[in-house]
Amino acid sequence: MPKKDFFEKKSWYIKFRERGYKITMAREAVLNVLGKTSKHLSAKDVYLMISKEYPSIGLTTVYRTLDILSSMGLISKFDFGDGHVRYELARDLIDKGHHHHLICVGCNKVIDYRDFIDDEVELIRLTEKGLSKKYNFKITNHLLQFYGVCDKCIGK
Amino acid sequence: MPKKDFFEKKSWYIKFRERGYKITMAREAVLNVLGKTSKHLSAKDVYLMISKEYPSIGLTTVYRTLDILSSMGLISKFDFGDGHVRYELARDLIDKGHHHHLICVGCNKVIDYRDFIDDEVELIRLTEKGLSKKYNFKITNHLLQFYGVCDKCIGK
DNA sequence: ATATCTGCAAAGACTTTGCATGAGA
DNA sequence: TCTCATGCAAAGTCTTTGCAGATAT
Repeated sequence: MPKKDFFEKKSWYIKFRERGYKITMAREAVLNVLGKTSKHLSAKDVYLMISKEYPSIGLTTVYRTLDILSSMGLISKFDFGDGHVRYELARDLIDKGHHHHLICVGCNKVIDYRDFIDDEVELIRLTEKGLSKKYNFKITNHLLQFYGVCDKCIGK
Repeated sequence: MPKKDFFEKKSWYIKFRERGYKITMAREAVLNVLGKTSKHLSAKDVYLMISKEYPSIGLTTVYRTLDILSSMGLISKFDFGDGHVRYELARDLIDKGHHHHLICVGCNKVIDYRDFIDDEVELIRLTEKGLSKKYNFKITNHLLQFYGVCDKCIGK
């Protein structure tokens, strides 16, 4: 399902109701913020963005909402090891963003590389399919990271 | 360089001295602990294991030591998104453990899968080589994770 | 009506920092 | 000696929990 339709048809209303969750302004706001960007946002990022139009929201609610959305598979959870859990709207494989990073353990610099990923994408699609079947998972996203020391940090 | 030799020849003494770091009992203990296991250990894990033989060590020192070792590329840093940064002795690609996980965002269960990785290993080796050259990184490790919702969590 | 949701404050967990003492080179 | 390392305590972050009032259905 394309991302656009997801919001236009409010299909998440149904998924919420199926589970007995209520439709609230806070929850809609969190989904809207994540729907408007392609970046990986931390809970605080989301909170700050929502605060502009909805100043009364609490950080607690953002955390709780992200938790719910994540366990429903509507959003994906990432961790780059910088101490912030990050979130992103889940996408179907067809238009999914790929998360392929090169990370320096010296300075925590993250390079979001786009080279070499053509073969990776194909392989990941196959692996995803296999894992999904074997372990009975509904896979929503993936993350491939290489860790190392960058040129600036090699000379300490 | 095989893992065994790394310790037998104390080659890290040299690397430490090159950078002006001192050789201390705490640092040796951290490397020994990581060298004895193939698990991903958190700072606290390392601290507890060292405490048995060296009760006076402080958690602070463990954190600082892990930081140094990581920025030198002697150990690798991982994050599974459970709130603990984990560490492991860095290994050369040839005998390196692969870190391929399937993670449930509902209950944080981590499945360390071994299926499907033959092709992945080959591809990763190539990508690592390419990235290393293009971005001038000394790559020490990698992480491939699939995120989703497991069968138990799908029913909420 | 009533079960869920929210925001605040407080607690919890992991990690970092300041500083005086102690140890390696 | 003299610099770097250590341990303790305190502070800093991010995240979770308890609870009374507010909201959605």
